[in-house]
Amino acid sequence: MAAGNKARPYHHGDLRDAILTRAAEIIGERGIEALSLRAIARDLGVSHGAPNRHFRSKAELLAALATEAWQAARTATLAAAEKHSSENPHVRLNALGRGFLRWAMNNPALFTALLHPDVNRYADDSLRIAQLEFEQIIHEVVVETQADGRYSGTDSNVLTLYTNAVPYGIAALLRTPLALSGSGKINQDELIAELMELVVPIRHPGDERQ
Amino acid sequence: MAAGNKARPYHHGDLRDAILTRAAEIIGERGIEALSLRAIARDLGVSHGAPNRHFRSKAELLAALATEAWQAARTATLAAAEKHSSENPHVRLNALGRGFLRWAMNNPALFTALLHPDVNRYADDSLRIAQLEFEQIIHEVVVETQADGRYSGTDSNVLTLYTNAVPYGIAALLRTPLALSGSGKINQDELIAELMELVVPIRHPGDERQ
DNA sequence: GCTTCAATGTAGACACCGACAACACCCGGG
DNA sequence: CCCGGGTGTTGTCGGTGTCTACATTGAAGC
Repeated sequence: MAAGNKARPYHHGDLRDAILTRAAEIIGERGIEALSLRAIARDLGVSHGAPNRHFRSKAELLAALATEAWQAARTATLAAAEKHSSENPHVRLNALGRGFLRWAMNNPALFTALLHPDVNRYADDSLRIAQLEFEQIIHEVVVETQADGRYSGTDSNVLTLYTNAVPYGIAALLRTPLALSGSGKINQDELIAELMELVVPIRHPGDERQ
Repeated sequence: MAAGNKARPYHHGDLRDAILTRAAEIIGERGIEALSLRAIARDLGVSHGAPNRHFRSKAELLAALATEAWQAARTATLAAAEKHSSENPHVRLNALGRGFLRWAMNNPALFTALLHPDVNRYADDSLRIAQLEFEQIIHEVVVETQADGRYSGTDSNVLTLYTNAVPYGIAALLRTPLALSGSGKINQDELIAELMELVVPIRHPGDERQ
């Protein structure tokens, strides 16, 4: 190829990341079923075989995407609780939940990857680690909350599962067009706050359950 | 074809249902990505074009499967609350949640169809109706619970979303191998009961939140 | 009972896809 | 300098979804 042609250098330079990014875009635009390695390669201006150098199979791409999603979710969730780092564990637990839910609603494509029913079939070590690391940040604060006197009668693992399940389930349910059809006008942040208030009440401390 | 040969009559007789059944089996065995109309046709001993008479596209098959899943979930959930029909709405709401969660855990293939991230993209009227009818049974009991004095400060739609999200999210999370790794030994029914106790407490009425 | 017709199943074709193998290019460590 | 491994390309294979034209059937209406 002529030396001066910068249009398509032989090596892309950052193909793996570009594939992941484009994959997320396609999922957001046309759904996970519309995802195809060949279409991604076309969109990126590389040959149809190029993605195989970075992902041995489509399943591996989905797993990598889910890994990235869990990591992004963890970062966003942690960041949301940061500004409450000096407050009660309840407040922090509540903030974690709101942070995750906000992330899931604002990043539907990555959340989709996370939700894919087959993703656990394909799971490799890095995905499992990413999932585990996410669970851990919730679990830690749950334990602190219990040490502070709340929910003392419940197994901390059960409580972690519950605390995780609420934002996760809500974000998944909100993908259906008719969920919450009656209150569609509520502001997103307010809705999230109301929901998390049901899980970890912080507005009216007198309502706490022991 | 010879008159006595019952092996393969020209008309299957119940192909639509057979396809749905086989599809659910394949999802359970090898995942939703492994689902293919042609493979189903092969398994059922019909030609590769036969399924097109009943489902215009693969998406339509997935939507039909999800519709069936929501209907089955609704039936199972209602049945679980039936034996408490004369008790407090709290008790019934709790039973509904436990019923759904038990169904989801015992019918992973159908629950997978329900969870598929693209299913809402393909949704037709019957799917939307099935979803709506499911939501309604929860919403009704939520309203009764509020009339009984609990959660009176929260919008009933928000509360319905929350009540739905917990079993839904838990069932989805439990698909990952490591969720709740610490308490794997707990009996399934007891785990379900503990979790729903966190959502709608019925064991220790004194703990109720107002 | 015969005809006719819509529903259902079949067979072939086409474009697309995932995966693999053989080859081409390029950069950096020796 | 060179050369080896990483990256991208091209060609190929079987499998898949969907469309179309054709075959078979059962049943409704005369």
